[in-house]
Amino acid sequence: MQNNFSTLLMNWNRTRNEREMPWKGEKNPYRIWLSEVILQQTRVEQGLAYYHRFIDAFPTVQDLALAPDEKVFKCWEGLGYYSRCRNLLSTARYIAFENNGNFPSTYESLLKLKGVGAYTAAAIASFAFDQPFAVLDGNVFRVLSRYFGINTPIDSPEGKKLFTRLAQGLLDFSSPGTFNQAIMDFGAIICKPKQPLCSECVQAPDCQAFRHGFVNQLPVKSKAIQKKKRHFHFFILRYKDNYYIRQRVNADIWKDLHEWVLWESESGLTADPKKLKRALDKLIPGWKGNITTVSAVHRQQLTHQTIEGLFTHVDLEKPLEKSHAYRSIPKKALADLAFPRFITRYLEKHAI
DNA sequence: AATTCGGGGTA
DNA sequence: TACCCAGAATT
Repeated sequence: MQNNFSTLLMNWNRTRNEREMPWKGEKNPYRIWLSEVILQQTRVEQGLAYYHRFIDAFPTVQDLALAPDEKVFKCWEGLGYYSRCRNLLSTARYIAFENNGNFPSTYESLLKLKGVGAYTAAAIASFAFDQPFAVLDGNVFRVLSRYFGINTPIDSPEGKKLFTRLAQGLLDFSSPGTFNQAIMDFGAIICKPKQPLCSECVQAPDCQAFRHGFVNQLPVKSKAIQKKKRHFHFFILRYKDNYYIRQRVNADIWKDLHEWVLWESESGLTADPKKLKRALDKLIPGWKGNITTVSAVHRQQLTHQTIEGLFTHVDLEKPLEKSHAYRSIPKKALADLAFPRFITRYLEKHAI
């Protein structure tokens, strides 16, 4: 640690960093892994409740490995990026049943785990096992791009290599875990994306972006995200106290979660009962019943998609015949299944 | 190398 | 709205 940046960073961390989180200082690799997966692309405040929920329900990796899929997905419900949950389960079972319950303890072996990439492997390796691997997350990209005045796009392979090398070069090898924690805290508290606290920043004198007045132009991203609009018509089919649902299985949003009978239209939304009936005829030939309610239009803004949808309530006169993907389940069993936020938000405010 | 995977907070 | 968040996997 013969460089000025790291010396100042570690000193700032020791004297001025009061950020506290339940996994800070944690040495149990299972807990660290769990927290890191939950926090992938997720703000600390958002992930916090989920972390406690998981630790409560699954205190050890064995508990998680033995849990039924649905119970784990229910725990993850609402957090987003559901492949993380699938990979979490897969990795827990690998560790418990195929690796004698031993958590992998080297960067290389951690990197092989499903759902563990360069960031998470470095985080676990440094926090749990004191190994010298620098983390590279959104905070680190931002701090280093500003400090060194680098405009290489961070969402390019070149940028990733460059910043990985930089971070690794700055790492305090005598306490890599503390250094990694410190640089992320520093990015979250001081070197924020918007309105960074440059006036109280200990790195400001040597920060290229601050000295030359382009803090707000960094870091650079090359790709602009583009959003597509989707139109979902959900049919809430009820027969007595039973509802028809299915699990989403395609490579698409909300994979592994459940949903009502869905008609996705290319053209837009319609609340016209005749059109809704015709659409339902195509999805579920032979259904007999009545539309009782058509909801208002609901919207959800995702990173890459804008979802618009409405909910059509249908009372069936008889159970559906087989030959479709949906299954019938009692109302009270719905509570144990994981649904997308788009649906749970509707259920919170509307009786079915 | 480019896309896609959620959901929510913030300016 | 647009951007961002303790990224990773797939195409």
